[in-house]
Amino acid sequence: MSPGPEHQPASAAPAPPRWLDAEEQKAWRAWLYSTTLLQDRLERDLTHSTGISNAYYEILVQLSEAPDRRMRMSQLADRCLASRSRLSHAVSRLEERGWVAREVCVEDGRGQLAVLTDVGMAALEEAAPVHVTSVREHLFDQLSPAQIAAMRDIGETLLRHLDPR
Amino acid sequence: MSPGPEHQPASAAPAPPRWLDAEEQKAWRAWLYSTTLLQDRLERDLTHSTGISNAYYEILVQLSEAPDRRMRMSQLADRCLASRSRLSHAVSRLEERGWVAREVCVEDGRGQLAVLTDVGMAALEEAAPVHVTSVREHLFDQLSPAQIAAMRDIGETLLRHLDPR
DNA sequence: CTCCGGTGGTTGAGCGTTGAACTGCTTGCG
DNA sequence: CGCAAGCAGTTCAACGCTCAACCACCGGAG
Repeated sequence: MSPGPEHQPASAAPAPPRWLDAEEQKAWRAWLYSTTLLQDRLERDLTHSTGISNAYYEILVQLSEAPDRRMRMSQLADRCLASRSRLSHAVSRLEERGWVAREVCVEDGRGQLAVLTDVGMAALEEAAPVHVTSVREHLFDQLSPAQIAAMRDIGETLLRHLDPR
Repeated sequence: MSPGPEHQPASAAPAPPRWLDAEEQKAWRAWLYSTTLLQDRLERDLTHSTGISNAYYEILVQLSEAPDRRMRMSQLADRCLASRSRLSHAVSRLEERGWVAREVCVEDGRGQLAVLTDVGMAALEEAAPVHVTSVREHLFDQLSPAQIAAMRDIGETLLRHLDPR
């Protein structure tokens, strides 16, 4: 919150924000609408043809890539960009489906491990082609190689700010 | 989410999808994580300091820009990228806060108009600086002019595919 | 005028998320 | 050893979203 080079009136009213100009508005709207519509579309495609939401899918993917197909709850939450509460609920529901199981953690009595079951792995393998097809159709197939490179660059730039690991 | 090569099912399925290669995976992850984190961050910033979610904010903005501060429910839903059901629920809640009112539509007895009240307008005016500051800080201030232009270009390209008006 | 398919909008149930409170375990410090 | 502080994870209540009925009204065909 250090003051900028220009002197602002150090007065009662807070400094007026820098509003978006017309060009910035258009960029902002394009980003907002396109990301929202794309997320919605991917979610719909996957859920309607497999019954697996993107949130569940992400959990299954992370577990499938983990050693022994198991991971600590909080690490799993971090990788899925989910809160602990949210992950705990989601794992409970996946447990009811028989796709994930819980194990107590040996090194730390407080910890729990989420384990991907064989049934869960099978469900993931059924969903994966649907997911990748959808991502290709609605994202990669729409963009030129230069646009894809720019998308990655922008994403990584924003990540350095939002998630400085 | 990231269907890695390790998930390829052994050729039993009809048409094997074109899996993402390593570069595409990175672009995909960067896009997915950055959009998710940015949306979360903007939502948090706005909700925590004003008590208005992005969904509500969007409704208020659209109404404030409409002639006479009123709009048909379905048009409002379209502009907010919301389902009719979702918008109906949201307007009900905004009505309880006294920020929006419903009016019957004269030209079409089936229709309803959502109207932004003075109290709602005041709430919007209080929230707007918070919102724009957050968007600047986490998006525009992080990107170069070239990146902003690319972001807009990508967004508009995707929109032509996802929402061919 | 009446019927009828289509449209605008609402409602209710079920599911998922959020944030805060809570339990149990571990770690460090005297 | 004993205790406080803090971490891992769960639970609860409130809220929001989705999907599928559902009601009311419009507009055209006979």
